[in-house]
Amino acid sequence: MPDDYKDTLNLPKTSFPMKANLAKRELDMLKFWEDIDIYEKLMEKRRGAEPFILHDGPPYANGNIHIGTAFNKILKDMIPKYKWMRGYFAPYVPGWDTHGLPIELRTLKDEGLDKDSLHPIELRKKCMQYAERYIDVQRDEFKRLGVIGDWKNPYITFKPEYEAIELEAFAEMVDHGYVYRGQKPIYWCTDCQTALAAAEIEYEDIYSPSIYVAYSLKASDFSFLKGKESYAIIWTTTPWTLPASLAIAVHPDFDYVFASSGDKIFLLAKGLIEKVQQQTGIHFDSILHEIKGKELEGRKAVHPFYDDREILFVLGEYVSLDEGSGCVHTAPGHGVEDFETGVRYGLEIYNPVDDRGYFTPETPLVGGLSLDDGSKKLMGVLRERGRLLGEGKIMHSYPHCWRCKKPVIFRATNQWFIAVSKFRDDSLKAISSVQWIPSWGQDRIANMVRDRSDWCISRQRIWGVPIPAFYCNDCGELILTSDRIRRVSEKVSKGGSDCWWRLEPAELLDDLAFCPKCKSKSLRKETDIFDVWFDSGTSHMAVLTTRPELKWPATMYLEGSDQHRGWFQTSLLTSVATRGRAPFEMVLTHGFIVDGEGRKMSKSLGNVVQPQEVIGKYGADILRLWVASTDYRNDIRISETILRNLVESYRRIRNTLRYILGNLSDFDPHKDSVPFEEMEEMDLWILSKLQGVISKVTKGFENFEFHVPTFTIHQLCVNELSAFYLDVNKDRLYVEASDSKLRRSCQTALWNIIKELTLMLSPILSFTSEEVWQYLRQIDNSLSESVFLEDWPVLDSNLYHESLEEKWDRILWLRGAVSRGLEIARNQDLIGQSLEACVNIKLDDETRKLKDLLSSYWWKEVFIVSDVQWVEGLPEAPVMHDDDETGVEVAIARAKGEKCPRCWMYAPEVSEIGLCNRCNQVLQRSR
RNA sequence: GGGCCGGUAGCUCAGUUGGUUAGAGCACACGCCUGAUAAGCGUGAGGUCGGUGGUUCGAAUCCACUCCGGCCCA
Repeated sequence: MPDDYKDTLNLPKTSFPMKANLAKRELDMLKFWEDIDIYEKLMEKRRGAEPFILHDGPPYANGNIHIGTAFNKILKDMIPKYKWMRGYFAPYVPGWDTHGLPIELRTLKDEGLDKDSLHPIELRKKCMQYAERYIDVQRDEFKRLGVIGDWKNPYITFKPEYEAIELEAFAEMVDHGYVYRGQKPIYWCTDCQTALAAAEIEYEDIYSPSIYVAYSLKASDFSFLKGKESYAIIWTTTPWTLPASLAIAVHPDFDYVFASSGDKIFLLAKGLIEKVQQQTGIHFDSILHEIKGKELEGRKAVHPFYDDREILFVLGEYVSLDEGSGCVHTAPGHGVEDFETGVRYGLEIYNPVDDRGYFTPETPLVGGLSLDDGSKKLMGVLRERGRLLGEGKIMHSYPHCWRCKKPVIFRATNQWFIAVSKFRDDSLKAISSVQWIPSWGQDRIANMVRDRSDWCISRQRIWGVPIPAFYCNDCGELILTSDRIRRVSEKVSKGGSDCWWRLEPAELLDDLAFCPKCKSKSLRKETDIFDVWFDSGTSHMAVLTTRPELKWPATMYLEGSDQHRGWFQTSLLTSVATRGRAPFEMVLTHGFIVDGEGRKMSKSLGNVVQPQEVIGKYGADILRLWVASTDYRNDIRISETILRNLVESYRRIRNTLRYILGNLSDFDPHKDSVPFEEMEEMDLWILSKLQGVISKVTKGFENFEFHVPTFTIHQLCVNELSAFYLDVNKDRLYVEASDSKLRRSCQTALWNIIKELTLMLSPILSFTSEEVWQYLRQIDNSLSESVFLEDWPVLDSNLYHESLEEKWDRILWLRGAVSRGLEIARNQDLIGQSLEACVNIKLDDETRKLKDLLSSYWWKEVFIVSDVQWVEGLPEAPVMHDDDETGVEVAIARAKGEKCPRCWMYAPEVSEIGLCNRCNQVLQRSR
């Protein structure tokens, strides 16, 4: 029975499973890392080494993690893992952002309460519990991704020590004179009754009224209008702002006309005559006078329903001819541009709207009414007075509250600000000294910082860090001094910021509890809290400067590109304001996760991919492979197709490793290794190839281009290993005597390959690498306990042979021609497996140079055939192949002789039991 | 509307200072093997490089415009 010889072969043997079953097996690996306390071991191993500090941007502790969070965390995780192995001290302290509106609102909703019916301390307690719950949820989810970090001791923004440093940072800004309280129109959500940051605004298309209103002109200002009814036409989509209307803005360079319509005269931009006629139905019969916008400056009109209010003509570059009449009604208390214009012309920053979205009682005509009811009423009045010239609806993009999704209003209120304008230049300078990856990040954030206004840091809520200011009850003085802030900070550092709500000013300030102006001891506390962006924006101080293992500034920040306006910027601003430089040396940004078609994920599109589902179905290593397979500078796509492709790539890598493991089952690297100088040339060739891979992969990691390592290793597995080296060497590995030098040479190469590939894969395929590593440790027990505790492979220049690679390139070039010939033979049913073939190669100019590159034994091995003949003229053979690609001519015939039942090669001579000479010898020796 | 970015085979990526018929791998098709077997090998088919117009002897690569998509802002 020929099958008997199977037992005499060295077939691969391993218990390493082909089927990954990652969803389950990964849990064992997690337990292993937990048991050996891998993070602590890494810290010990690299203590004192050069630090590489990746400072974690805190995710918001609300809800489960989504695919974007997972992507970000995995991307981050690959960096310290790589850096540890490279010999750096690379601690990773994860953090959470916990204060703020979303959690406060969610808590109130869950309790079915509103903020005024619950004691602040009670509400804050519930908010903290809520945040703690989600910190636990997210921590488990992050750990499940295979992320290694200080999970036992993360930083959390509600921790007393964090809040205290945040207040210290604030005190420093006060010392610099960067903090002020001012009136400013800000986004205001009447539903949530709070100021909103720009980051808390979402734009949505809605229908708004579109009305044209006539403001009567003062004839005294326009002599030629004497005795005629004359009006400026303004256009607005927010009728409720009319009670606060104080001015009309016109563009200085536009042409304006006084156009008559019957016995009335109207002022409007020349370029909008047609549009206004269409939309109001007014027909202008003639143009009486033309005037440049700038000539209107300083003239006056009269408010359409407050007859005693004069309306000033002002100039504004922002006036456009896209919509309306070219005359823009201006309410400085209700818009950014209006506000700026108002300040420039010394107008009152007038705001008659209260927190709830009602006109204040003293507002004439609409006092006490809601904005909606007020609008209706004043529209009625305008109509009665004949001042409503046109009325319609317009669909446009309008700001909405990110939380309650309702339209917001612009409203001037008292707020706290950081005067970014005072250190804008320093900030821009700081930006230019940071390395931005990709480099366009620098332009992006610089543009934003250049154009941004002062930072509104106050919020009218409960769940957050209090703004530690006081007011004097006697003289009304606003008290904000750094010594008092520091006094509060001390109290906060002990029991957290609850003390602000628990203690009286006298208890908070001790001997400083007096008004610096009038010495009164009757003070009251500010009720505003900090914007959450101020919390996270000071993390570089609260975390990097307080933890002994970390350092300030951070080596790197790594977040999505939206953080150019968010965390990157708030961190930069607080850092420049207090320390005059950026808190990071390097900033890496990635794009956003989109679906297979490049569209953003949304519930309504139904294209949301959940990381938990991917992990459950494929495993975290597949998710990690996804992260490492994309060029994250662009948008990152994910879809079922993409995941399935990744699973295939993963399988290929896993199987390659498994196969190598199987062939090392009898290999002891300490005893069986063949010295490099004695190794077979083919084995030196693959080791040379490996050096190239080490070089490329390392460069990829150095440049944070993680798709390079994945791609490079996959290519090696497929092209060099699976399709060639491993396939070709089956003969050597299986057939030769187990301790023969031919075989040991190959095993020596394989041992090096698998070790280094596993190491290089570990920052990416962490679970699988650790799994393989534990098998490698069974082969060599001197290896480190965990793959992450090993050093990164270094390129061995003694093993890199350019000339050898060039030589083998030529061998492989010829192999291609032979393969195509064999394929024809196969299709003609001449052969099945290639060992059934004898290959004749015609000697021509090219092939003549190749013939002596290898011995006839190695040519047979390389082609995996039983016979290779180099001939001047090709013999008649069943398959004559003139290869297009190479120009090489080959003839394929069936191999002569008998098939050796052991090695399956055809040999002209076989022993009496049918074995070829080689197998005969191998077997005899082993007896 | 403004700032920044991207668009190369079904998918993920390469394409050096513009220079021969635009490359890989995966997926796909066909075949082989059954001593990597829910594996492995071979061969093959797939792209007017988002579109249009320009600069140039020559453009995926440079310029302009345009379409689509993303982030941030209004």
